[in-house]
Amino acid sequence: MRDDTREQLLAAAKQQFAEKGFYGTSIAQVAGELSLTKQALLYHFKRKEDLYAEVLRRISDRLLRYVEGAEGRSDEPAQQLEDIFLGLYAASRESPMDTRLLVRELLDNQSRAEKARDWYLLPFLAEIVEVLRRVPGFEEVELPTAFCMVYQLIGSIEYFAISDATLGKMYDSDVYERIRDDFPRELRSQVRRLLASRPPAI
Amino acid sequence: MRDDTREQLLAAAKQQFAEKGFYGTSIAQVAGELSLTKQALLYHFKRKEDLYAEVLRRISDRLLRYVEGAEGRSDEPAQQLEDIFLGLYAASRESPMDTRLLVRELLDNQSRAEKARDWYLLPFLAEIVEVLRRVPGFEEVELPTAFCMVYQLIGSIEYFAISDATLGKMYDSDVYERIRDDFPRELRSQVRRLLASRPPAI
DNA sequence: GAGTATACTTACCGATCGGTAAGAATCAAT
DNA sequence: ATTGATTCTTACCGATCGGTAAGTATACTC
Repeated sequence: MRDDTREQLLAAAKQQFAEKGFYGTSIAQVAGELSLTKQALLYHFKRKEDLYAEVLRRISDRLLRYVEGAEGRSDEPAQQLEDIFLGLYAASRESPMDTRLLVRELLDNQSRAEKARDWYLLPFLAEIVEVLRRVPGFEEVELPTAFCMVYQLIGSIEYFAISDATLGKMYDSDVYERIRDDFPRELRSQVRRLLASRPPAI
Repeated sequence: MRDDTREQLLAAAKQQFAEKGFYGTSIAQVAGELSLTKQALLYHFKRKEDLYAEVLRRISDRLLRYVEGAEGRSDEPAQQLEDIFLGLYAASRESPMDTRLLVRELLDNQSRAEKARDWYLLPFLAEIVEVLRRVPGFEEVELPTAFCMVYQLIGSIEYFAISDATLGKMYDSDVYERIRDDFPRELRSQVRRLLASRPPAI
């Protein structure tokens, strides 16, 4: 059962890292979740950093594969974009811990290590920007501008995702349910307004 | 010079909390920045939590005062909204540490303390939502929907703000400068597209 | 059935954490 | 000159941190 324990450790670590961050997470606690000692964990992952890196790598892999999959679902770049963003929202709701972790990494990576790890979202982002620039009317949009358009949408999604718990506590549950229902609809509107802002020259 | 040391401690603490989070920050290190021992810090702030709370309180105060100020600069709600969001972006560029800290709090507050502190952004958010609902054509928009509209814009701004350091490392400085220049322009476009989506019934 | 990885455990390390207690330096008011 | 805050210091506490070293139980191989 070599991989079994490893997988469980990774799952527990993801939860902890997402909830309390790299510094706030102790490997002893992670191992404790499986009723193991921290040395058992250190057997599978030599250092805390290694564990963290592996957790992160898996998430970013999954994200990239996801976007590539969304691209295949339609031929129209405009439709692809809508799929990507809506799907991204769905994914963030499905596994909110992933989003929390990625945002934490965005905040931490500069201070925790100077090793300037290549950023998990870079290929992911570049891919989406390219899709946008295939939309009729957007072919000539310059790269920094296209980047901003995409990044604003990503920001909307990720920020809402990490706000979930807090918003849930702040508003009555019925109000918050309405908010959660409205969000994807408003997100779709935002995407469509953007795409409609440059009418394709036919 | 009672307040002097206190202020300096708060400034140093803000920096550290923003960079490394609550857990990653040690009070000894904060005090060390002023060449003091941690007990000097503990004299001014009985507990680490108190220091953190005070830092947070000041930032959220400043934010709320800022929005109220932006409202006064115009009579047109549509113009007020644009001022608020563009100003929010400017503020996040001016003191990026504040934004980082607030996002960290968004991620941490549920796990670090169950005491469900009243959320710093709530009055701030409510204020902006009300401004939106004063815009001609938006008076009848239901609250959850208006909330989503506002929150998407806030998310765009804050997420970009915390990405600053990472993006700066990922892209060549000239590319990134163009991105930074384009962002507020695209942000304004986003606001205007939103406001134009419900033409006022005249 | 002896040898050998595998997957753990106990024992221990130095460093650092937040926090308490008690004392010392500074300064103002009496 | 004495008292009494104010503002720090040194000394110390128990707990926990990530990590090393060495031993052990299990299970598979030859």
